[in-house]
Amino acid sequence: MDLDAMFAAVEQRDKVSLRGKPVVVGGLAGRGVVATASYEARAFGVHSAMPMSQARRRSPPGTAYLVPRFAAYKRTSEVVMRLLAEVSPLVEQVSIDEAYVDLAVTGHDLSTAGVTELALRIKAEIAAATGGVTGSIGAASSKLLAKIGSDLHKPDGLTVVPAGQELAVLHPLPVKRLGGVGPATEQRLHRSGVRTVGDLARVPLDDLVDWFGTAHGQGLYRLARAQDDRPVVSEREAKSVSAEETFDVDLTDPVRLNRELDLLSARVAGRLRAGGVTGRTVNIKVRHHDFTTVTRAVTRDQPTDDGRLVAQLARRLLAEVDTSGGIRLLGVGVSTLADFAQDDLFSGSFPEFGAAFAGAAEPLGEFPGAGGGSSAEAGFPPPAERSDSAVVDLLPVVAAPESSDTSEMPAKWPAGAGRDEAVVPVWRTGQDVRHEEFGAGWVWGSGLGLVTVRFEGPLTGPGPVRTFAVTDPMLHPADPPDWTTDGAHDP
DNA sequence: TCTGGGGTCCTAGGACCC
DNA sequence: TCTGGGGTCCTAGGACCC
Repeated sequence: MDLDAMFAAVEQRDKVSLRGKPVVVGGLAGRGVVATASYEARAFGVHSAMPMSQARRRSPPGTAYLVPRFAAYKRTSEVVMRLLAEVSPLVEQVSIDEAYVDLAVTGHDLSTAGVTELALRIKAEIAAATGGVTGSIGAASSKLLAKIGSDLHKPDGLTVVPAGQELAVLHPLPVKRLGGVGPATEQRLHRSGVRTVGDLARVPLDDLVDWFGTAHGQGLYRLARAQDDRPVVSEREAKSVSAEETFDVDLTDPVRLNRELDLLSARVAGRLRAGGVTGRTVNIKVRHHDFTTVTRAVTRDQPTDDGRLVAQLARRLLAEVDTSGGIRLLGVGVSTLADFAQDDLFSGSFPEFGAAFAGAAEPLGEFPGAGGGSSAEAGFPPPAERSDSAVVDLLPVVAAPESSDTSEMPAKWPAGAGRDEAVVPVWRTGQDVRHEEFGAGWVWGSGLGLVTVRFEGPLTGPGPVRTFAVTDPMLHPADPPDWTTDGAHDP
């Protein structure tokens, strides 16, 4: 089941004056693209993924250009998915507007006539329940044919492929109707004179594997023969979480880029926590002015959902990329997800730190702007009076208090005198640190475990760390430093 | 002002391990 | 012509989907 031009259909449902008119939903800013065009707009050649500027040139006067209202689409989607769930316990939602329904696990009459009757009933129920948003249905013996069937008579279509008729339906179609055949595959096939699925079915397996590699080659070989036993799977766990943004104008200012990274990191971390997952790999994506795109990744030993740590790693990754020519898109992602939210492993006894982190390794990287911190106050300045822009830069958004990061940063004390940084163990993330000898400092790494602290003044040399007070002024703005930890730590 | 945003899967090469 | 054969993990890039 696939809802027809869903975003546009919901808009037309909700606003009577849009009915019968071309409606284009998508990004309206300079670099926006079309998400969905109503069928009236499609008549003018407007389609999904087209640059909005081009859509505007093609569309007639009176066309409505709308920004997506995802909440409304989600509500409509939920109504439809609930209907489908009544048809079968096995429903695979592919996207907000599309789902596979496994009828084989139900008691429904699976004859062609029975399935046709059922599908017509479902279509009527969808239209009634959504206030006129229609869905197209394909019914067949496999996902491949069901999907193709749902496309065949859009909009408001129904295609039932009787058992045994699969190849008859499939072979006349152009190859790009097969799922997994995009522009690149289509071009390569055309180069060898393969235009229809029937043509494809005559290509030897060896050739397909040569052209497309093992997985894709074998996949095409099977699909061309309607061999598809992919099961309908109801719940799939996410493998990654990411956020990205295309800027209206290319960005070059490193401070601005870092700030965007922080915001994206916070967004991703928030969604990790909302989903109850943590991840070990932080990815960034950088699209240059010329649309070339690079990615960089680091994988840590311990998973995190702490936006500040994600941001810190993302900043380090970005520092490896030449951004001087202008950046049009920045993205941050977290992958290698662990489905358990790892909690405060270190809330036990402090001396464990000594054993766990005794070995020295690489220090934390620099980040631009960290050197600017200066507060002449000797005491522990109330957060409201703090004006350390470097810290604000790094931590623009407060990560959730239930941070579950257990960063395994190396314990490292500066070897020589005169440095103002130390990597120290703390129990809880926080932004302010006070050392009884060295005075106030700032945590500018983040995460539980070991963080980097930049002190107001130079440290006098290696020595035992005895007392740290760590507080999080963003969480408890009015509180004084509220807890202390004692422990010998002498890396 | 040509090319969004959120994902999945695959490949290839290198490091590393036994 | 000194240097095998598995396997896993990681990174980077690309194709594809909605």
